Amino acid sequence: MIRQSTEIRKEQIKSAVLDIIFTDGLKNLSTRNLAKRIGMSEGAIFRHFTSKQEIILAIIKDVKKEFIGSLRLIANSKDTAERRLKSLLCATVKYLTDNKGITMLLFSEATSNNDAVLKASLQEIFNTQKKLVSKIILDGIASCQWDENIPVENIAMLYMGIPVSLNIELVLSYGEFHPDNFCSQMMMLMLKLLNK
Amino acid sequence: MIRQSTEIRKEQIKSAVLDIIFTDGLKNLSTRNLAKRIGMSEGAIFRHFTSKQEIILAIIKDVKKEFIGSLRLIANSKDTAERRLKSLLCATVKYLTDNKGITMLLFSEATSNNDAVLKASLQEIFNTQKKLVSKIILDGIASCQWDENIPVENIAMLYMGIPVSLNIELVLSYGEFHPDNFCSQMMMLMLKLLNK
DNA sequence: TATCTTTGCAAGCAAATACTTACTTATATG
DNA sequence: CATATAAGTAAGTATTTGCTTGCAAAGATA
Repeated sequence: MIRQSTEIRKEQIKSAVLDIIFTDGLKNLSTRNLAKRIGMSEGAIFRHFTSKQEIILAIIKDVKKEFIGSLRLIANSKDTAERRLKSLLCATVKYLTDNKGITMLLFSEATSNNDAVLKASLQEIFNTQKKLVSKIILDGIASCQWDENIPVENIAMLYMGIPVSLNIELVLSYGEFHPDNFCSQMMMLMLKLLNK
Repeated sequence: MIRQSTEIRKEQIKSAVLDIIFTDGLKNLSTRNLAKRIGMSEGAIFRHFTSKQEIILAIIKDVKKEFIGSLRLIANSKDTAERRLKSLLCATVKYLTDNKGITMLLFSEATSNNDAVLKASLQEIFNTQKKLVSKIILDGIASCQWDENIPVENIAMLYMGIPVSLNIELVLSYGEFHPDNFCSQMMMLMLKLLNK
């Protein structure tokens, strides 16, 4: 195989990991299989990552930076609470459908391994989303748009169920599920909960 | 080890599987580990189940019979729609918190393996719940208690997010999360969505 | 009691796993 | 050009995996 820089190879390896997880499941994610999919030798993988676990952690780091980072921008923007909440929801739905392998990796890894570092990372990803939603809801209440008596924490938790159950649907239905205006429809439900 | 009937041993084996998954994660669920936890030889396991996969499938069959069966009873009872929905929700929450290993098994197995039989089983468990919820909502609309314009399918999907995100919370928080009146609180949100 | 089925075990099997080693070759830099 | 470094490979390593084998003995049935 032709020579490439570590940067390029690292991206290729991470991308192949997600591809394998989505098409063949986590059980088939062996370093041998991974090498085969990229078209390189198994040993070459270990030139760029010291262990298989390190690849997984690198992917989770990416998720934190790209996905959670973009959600944070949306939540902290100057827009109205309603528009921010819809942006947040739609961005999440889009990310999950575009990167199906990632959420499968996150959930599987959380339960299959019992690694503390990994679990802490996942908890951070989960909790940050919940906090951003809570913040937007509180903003909406403060600007007198939404009902001040609503249980913010509970709605944030219910909100978290949206991306999660969407993902299960995606995993189980082999891509037959097409969430076209899924985001808008869920947003309507959220508004019914939030409005006075 | 003392001799026992297959019936008893089968139950012991299934129970040990769930125990290992919850305490050590799916990755440590090897037949060797399983035998050690029960205190029997590895070979003895294969007297009662022909393969490791068969054990998993037996557990899923139990879930279908016990859990889904009880939900079906609730959904089809003579009670009001509101009371049935609350019973359904609370029964689900209770089952998930009482049998933490089971849901971890279901999610992990759905994503780690790519077995068609398994996925079909999981899809059935997921879809049956959704259908029961839809049925109750339609009953509530028919008896003029709930808004006839609500999108039933979407609410059923949002409902499904409740047990799922509860479970993630349970997995990630090492049992620190205590869903005391979680069921009642979520039910209040559902009612706000359903009422006129 | 005699026999047959069922349940148990220790040892061993081939295959797969994550990772290493010893060595080659491409590329950048003095 | 010479040389150091980085990226590649084939062929190993030890360990773990799911499962089998050959044989012993407990329990049921005659």
